[in-house]
Amino acid sequence: MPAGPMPTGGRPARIGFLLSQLGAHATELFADQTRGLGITPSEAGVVRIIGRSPGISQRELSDTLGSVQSRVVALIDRLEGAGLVTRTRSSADRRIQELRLTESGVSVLRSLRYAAEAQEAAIVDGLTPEQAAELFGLLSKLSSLRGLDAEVHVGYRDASR
Amino acid sequence: MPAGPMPTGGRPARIGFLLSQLGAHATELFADQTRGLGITPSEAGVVRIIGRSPGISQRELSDTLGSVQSRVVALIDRLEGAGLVTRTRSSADRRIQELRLTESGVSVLRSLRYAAEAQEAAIVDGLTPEQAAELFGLLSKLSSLRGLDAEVHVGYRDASR
DNA sequence: CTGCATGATTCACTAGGTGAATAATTACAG
DNA sequence: CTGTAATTATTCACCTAGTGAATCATGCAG
Repeated sequence: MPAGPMPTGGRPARIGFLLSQLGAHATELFADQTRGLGITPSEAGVVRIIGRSPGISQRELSDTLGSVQSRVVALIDRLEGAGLVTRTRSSADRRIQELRLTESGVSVLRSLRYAAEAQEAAIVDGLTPEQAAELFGLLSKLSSLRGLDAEVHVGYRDASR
Repeated sequence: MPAGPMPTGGRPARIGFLLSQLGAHATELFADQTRGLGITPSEAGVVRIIGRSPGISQRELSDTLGSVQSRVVALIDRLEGAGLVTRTRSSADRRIQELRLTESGVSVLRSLRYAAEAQEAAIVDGLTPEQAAELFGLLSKLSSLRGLDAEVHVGYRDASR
């Protein structure tokens, strides 16, 4: 790992800068989409996870999100109140709340796919298909290099302690 | 602007996803760097702006940041308390507080350049110089397409209302 | 001088998130 | 079987960052 005073080969140090800016922009675009569905991006992530793993416990969900259990309680309180998610005590282990999407939840999940496509279209608008493919390849490589292949769309976890 | 059910040419809709993730990652890396200097990324942005425009007023700063004046008061309170910034009433217009970096502030600003380079090195680590240059070109293009060429490193503004 | 505009500040409030303590339940050693 | 430890969900106090309204001092046009 290079560590000298100019490790970026003479190029100004701006990829990180651009990634921060464009990442925030992409997050905002996605938030615009989810706002129309009455949920936040974090809640959208929760809906997707529950849709993929019906019956998941809050504990498992907090692990998947990289969040803490108390945060999950608040998220599920909100989604349950909005009628998108149900809590059911597991009959096998009564400590566990099994999480499932309601019919409305499934409907929102479907809408989220269109939201993601609208976001994608807005983001690559102005790039040629070849440029978009090239960008996708480079970002994928960076993502796998950093071990960020997770499914979660929420903020990058930990690191602030 | 395409709006059909599959506007991304058969590629899964993930550039937005990757940008969000990698952007959050880049932001965290930069936060790691500034944390060592005892400031937040927002405060680092303020230090850079004041360093570039000594004597700037809080009002001008809030415009540059895209923030509100009351937020700037809190930021400057913090930086003044940390001994990095001074407030001086303008003799020409006594409503105005002229902001300047102290000696420590200048020193922190210098350190921020190294922090940005360390962040950059960490981010492109694993890419060839050619790949990094290609990525830089594509991100720059996206950034200019979206009109994001601003100097500010803080979060993408507005859009949440 | 009067009245309005502007810069800074304070204040109450919100959103999102963290960590400790607690209650209910289950697992398990002896 | 019994008591002790671990696990799940929940509540609570707290924190940080940020917003918008109200206030105060100052400048400026007429």
